Amino acid sequence: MKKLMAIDGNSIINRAYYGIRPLTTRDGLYTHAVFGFLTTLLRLEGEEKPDAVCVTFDVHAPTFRHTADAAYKATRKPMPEELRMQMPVLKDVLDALNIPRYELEGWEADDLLGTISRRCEAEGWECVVVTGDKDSLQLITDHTKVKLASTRMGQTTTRDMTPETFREQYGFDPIHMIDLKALMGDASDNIPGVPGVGEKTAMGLVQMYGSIDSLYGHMPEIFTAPETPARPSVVKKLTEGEESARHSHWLATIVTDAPLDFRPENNLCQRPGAAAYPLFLRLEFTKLIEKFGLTAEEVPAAETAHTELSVTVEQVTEQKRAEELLAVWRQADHVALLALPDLTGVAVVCRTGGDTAVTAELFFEKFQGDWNALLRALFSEDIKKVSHNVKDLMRALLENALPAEGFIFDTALAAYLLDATAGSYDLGRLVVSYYNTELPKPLYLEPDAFSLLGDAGAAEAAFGSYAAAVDALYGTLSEKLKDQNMWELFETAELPLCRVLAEMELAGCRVDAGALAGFGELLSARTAELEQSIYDMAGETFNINSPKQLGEILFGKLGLPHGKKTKTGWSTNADVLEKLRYEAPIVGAVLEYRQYAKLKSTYADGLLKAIDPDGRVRTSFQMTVTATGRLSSTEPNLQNIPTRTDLGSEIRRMFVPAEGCVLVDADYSQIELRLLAHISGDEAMRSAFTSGGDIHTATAAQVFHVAPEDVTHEMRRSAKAVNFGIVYGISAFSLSQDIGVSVAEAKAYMEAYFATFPGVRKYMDQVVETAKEAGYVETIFHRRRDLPELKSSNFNLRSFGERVALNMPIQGTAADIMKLAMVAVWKRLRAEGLQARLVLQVHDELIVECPEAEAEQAAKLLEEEMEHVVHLSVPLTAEAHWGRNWLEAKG
DNA sequence: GTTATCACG
DNA sequence: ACGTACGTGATAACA
Repeated sequence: MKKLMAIDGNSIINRAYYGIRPLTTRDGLYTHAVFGFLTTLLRLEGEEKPDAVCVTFDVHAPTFRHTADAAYKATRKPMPEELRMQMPVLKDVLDALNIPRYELEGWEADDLLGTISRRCEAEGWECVVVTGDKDSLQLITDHTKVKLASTRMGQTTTRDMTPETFREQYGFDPIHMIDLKALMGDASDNIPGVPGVGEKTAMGLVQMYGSIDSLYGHMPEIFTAPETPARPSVVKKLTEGEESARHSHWLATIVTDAPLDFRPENNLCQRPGAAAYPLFLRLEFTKLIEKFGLTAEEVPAAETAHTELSVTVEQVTEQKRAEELLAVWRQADHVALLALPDLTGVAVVCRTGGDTAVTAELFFEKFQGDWNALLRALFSEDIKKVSHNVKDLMRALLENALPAEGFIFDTALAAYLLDATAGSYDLGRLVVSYYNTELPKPLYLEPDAFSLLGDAGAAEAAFGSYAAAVDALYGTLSEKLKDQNMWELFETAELPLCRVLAEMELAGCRVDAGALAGFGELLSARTAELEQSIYDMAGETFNINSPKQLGEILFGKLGLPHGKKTKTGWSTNADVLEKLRYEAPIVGAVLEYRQYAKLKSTYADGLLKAIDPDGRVRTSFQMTVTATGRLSSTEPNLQNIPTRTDLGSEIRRMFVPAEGCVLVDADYSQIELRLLAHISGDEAMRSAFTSGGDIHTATAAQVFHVAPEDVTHEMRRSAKAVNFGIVYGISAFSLSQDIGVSVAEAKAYMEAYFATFPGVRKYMDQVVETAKEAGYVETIFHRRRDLPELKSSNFNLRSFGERVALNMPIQGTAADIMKLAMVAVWKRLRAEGLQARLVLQVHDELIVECPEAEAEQAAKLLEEEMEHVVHLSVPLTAEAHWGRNWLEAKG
């Protein structure tokens, strides 16, 4: 039996719209609803494997089927603008994919689906109706099933409703959905039902009598039926409401014979049309291109090439020719360059007047000359180079004792500044999103070969084209950076930071492997003991690391009160367990076990695995990851080494300097709060900083109207929590959770806070308002974060956008300042001829390794540069200490 | 590959 | 009435 899948277009795109966070293309077209629809479509096709697919749409016209009800559907909210603009896009996409769509003026999607399903049945087809609308359940028959979509946690899931599953859930046949609605009514569809009869009563009646015909036929017996849901009052309502019930029945019945030109065999699945590929490119649905099996061959050439990215490639093998080229490159304004990660190949594009680009490819294996000398010349100051992921290239160069000078642009960094939330900046993606075209597909795949391109699967054949793309992007992106006021940030912070970070990564940080291994042993011994005692208390063995199994033991077997939360079960996180600590001794043991297990697996074992043969650990600092402008650290992450507990801090004792050296650690004091004071301009908060002293105590004194010396621990703790909360975009609920008071009390704290610092509240209101107008927020150095969420009609998403709007300028400005400080420190360490070198950055903290004799000078230098890199209306303070390990150096 | 948890600022 | 703080990355379990 052949199968047709009919999708309720309006219903499914609606779910996609509300379920997915907003996405726009580079030119500002919202696309997330269409994207979500297509993802769902793919999944459904995979599940059902239908022979034919079609989609229906509502067309709301002035005249409706139910003209008698003037207000029909009037209660429904209008479609949000960001969704409305996606409807024509979806229709274009469906047309391009050769998926038929049906709409008929004045007919609801339900009616079309009803008509389609009955036609299918009439022609011996099976039909699958996909919708989120429960009304359609009345269509279920032996040959028609409904896949009912629901959105949970941002995921659209569907449940198959067949006659059997329906009966199981409702206790009557699908067709009686109509009768149910006839009795209970439906406000959103303006179906009156029987006044006074609600869901409960209606369900009972339908389960007992089926249709309303049968119900009214049995009216006399209703009093006497033993288990009747009809109390006397209900019988009265039913009698009086009979006319309304019959009218409602008519209203609730989905039409199955709409005048629709439809035959199932006209909807057979077909290959996507030629228009699909360019359309998907324009919508930036790169991932979906593959999943829908679209290929470039289907694109008429004229539609893609907006920018000439094809180049003439010259393979350079002779020393003499290389020298000629080097001379040309020195004269050029700039060259665009890519290098293989191991520096055994480079591609260099140079435009010498006009549009003619000459791309040279040079490979170590084929080069008849001094390869090292070539690289030294190429990477010296006098050839101005544009590349992609400059920091990684610099690290490779420095590793090989080569120069790493003359870099004037980084296309990855620029693309990141222009859209910090894009997620990925590999060249292929940038070319798609900026030029609506694709780079040549690699001819063979070699893992890691092109990691410098941010794209693991590229190939020699594509090398030249990738370099040409870098050249083209340089023009496009540098213009945009200037337009958006970010050129200075790029030139003074991001680009010079590449060199600083490359050196830091290369330097790494010495770790005492012996001591770390010893600490690991201690941790294993302790976890083993705890494991045994947990098994004893549980009365069985299980995997303590499995939240699922742990939950079963604690909340199932031992019957502890399950706190709350979850997605897949009961939460067993530290917050929940902490509250249960005194309910059963096993809880404390589990908490302790977790602490040890974490230290062991992530830090002791994890760090040991990452130690290089020379005893040092080398992280990678990521410059294009965070939405706020911070760095991140990976493999290993050295920005989350424990510090909050005594036991965890022990890990820091294992970070040690080279022989004869010390570690100097300098951190900004309260940089984010100082920035809040500066940015908001709140006088009271500014004076709290200018007068010195502890800021949380000062805040508490002001908020609670007491002298600073009368501030209690409790008052300071609350003030601190509010201070932090403000920076994150607080709510009274979360604050109450955090400091363990009632929501009302938390609210009172916040009110007192805002009364004390009226400028802060003003800032909070104003930044959100400005962001809504502009569609983005920015730091004082103009680093930008786009915020499409602010325009969302989804409450949660919009609220999230508002919190981000509050937080990003503060966190982001702190990040900008630290980046500028790092560049300044690096320059001054060089200028003063010190051996001291930067080794780590942890957001508001810098760590330098230097000979003991330089410690004092380095500490002073760090403090000075960090404090004076920028001048604000509040002082910035940094404090440096040094010691024989990281823990000691924290001071 | 996703989820839960927990480490950091 | 909503659901509940911003920004990260690593690990182990489980599908």
